[in-house]
Amino acid sequence: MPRRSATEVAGSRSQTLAAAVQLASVVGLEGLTIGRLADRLGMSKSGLVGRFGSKEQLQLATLDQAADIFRRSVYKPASTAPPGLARLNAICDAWVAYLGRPPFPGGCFLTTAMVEFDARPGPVNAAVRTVMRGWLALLEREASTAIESGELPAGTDPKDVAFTINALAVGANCDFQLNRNPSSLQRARRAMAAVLDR
Amino acid sequence: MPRRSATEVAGSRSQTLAAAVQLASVVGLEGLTIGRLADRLGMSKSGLVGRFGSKEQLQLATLDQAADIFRRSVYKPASTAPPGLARLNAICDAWVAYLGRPPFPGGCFLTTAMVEFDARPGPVNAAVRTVMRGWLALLEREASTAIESGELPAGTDPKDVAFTINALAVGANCDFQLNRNPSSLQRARRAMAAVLDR
DNA sequence: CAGCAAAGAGAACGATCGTCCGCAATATAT
DNA sequence: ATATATTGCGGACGATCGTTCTCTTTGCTG
Repeated sequence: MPRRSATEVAGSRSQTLAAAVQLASVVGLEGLTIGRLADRLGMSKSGLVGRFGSKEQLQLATLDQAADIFRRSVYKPASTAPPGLARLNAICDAWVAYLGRPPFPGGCFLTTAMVEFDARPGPVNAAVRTVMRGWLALLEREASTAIESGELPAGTDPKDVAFTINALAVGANCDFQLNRNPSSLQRARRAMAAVLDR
Repeated sequence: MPRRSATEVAGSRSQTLAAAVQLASVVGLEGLTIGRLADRLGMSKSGLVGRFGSKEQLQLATLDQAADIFRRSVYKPASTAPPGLARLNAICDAWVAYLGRPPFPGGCFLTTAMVEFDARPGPVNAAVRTVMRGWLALLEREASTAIESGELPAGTDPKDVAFTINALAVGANCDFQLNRNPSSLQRARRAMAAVLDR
């Protein structure tokens, strides 16, 4: 069998995770099966499991990869905007755009993973919680900046802002995935604007 | 003809579905397995599948049962309030209470099923869509009533109201299931109130 | 009372699950 | 150049998946 160079090996692992994210966004992290993923990659089950050790570690690596893609898609394009309200608005723009043209066929991966594992204790649950906590904390920090600078009214709870914007995004993802109607995204963006335009 | 009396048969089937809903709320409709459910009920796999015909029909029956429970928990206690804003507020109250003390261990079943099947075409997807469409239409109708009677400002889009309230509930369910922190519910209720107090 | 319809148990099926072992081939290090 | 470590394949394992078959039990019906 042809052996591959080091860069190709690295690329191979990244290709593996890319396929894993695609698959899991549709069938869930539990439906992400060693056999199915191996088939899709044209490799053997044992070769695939050798890369990650176990299904659970494959799930964790896939979740990490999806979280990276999410941050790249939603936070990175907004990070050039000045902190506070402008950046929050840029995040909302990028977020809604991401929901409308998701990098994965099954919609927002984090939403799927969060709902799938929110009631099942274990390492995957802990990882999902960490990712979500970090993202909400980021939103909360931007909201705090906006409040301190007077862009949002004093007395506003930054946690409320983070929670509401996140809920609107999750709801928009569900609605859009279910009905494929872009109006869900517009509604979400409008509701986000209402939260930020006080 | 039924082996047992009519009420006992109904009770047995209802007990089966009750266990199915409990189980599926945690592990999902796909994780709802014939073998696991049969074990939990102390009966054989063949006996269980004989009641429904196939796993898919078991999933559909379970979804229907969960939708009934949801309507009983959220809409029924609010249905005595006068139509319009008062009823919308009563629905929000009951909804948040339902999320905080869900009849199933895994949180809102409909949210789980919706996210699980939103990207997988098939009868279950269609059933989930029907349930959600009906529920959103109900919310929308109440919002329309509130607008017509002047309880909500003219020009308000009733679909926006329905979407936003639903998104807040879905977001609250995720957040609460993930962190078991009741503040998520209070935030959701406050954000709902903000939508309804314009 | 005799006969029938239905329910459920038990067992088996092919398929797939996650995991592990042994072996061959390759890359790296000495 | 030789030794070592890593990679991946083929194959097998026990378990469980959904489904289907036969057979027994049991209540209803005529």
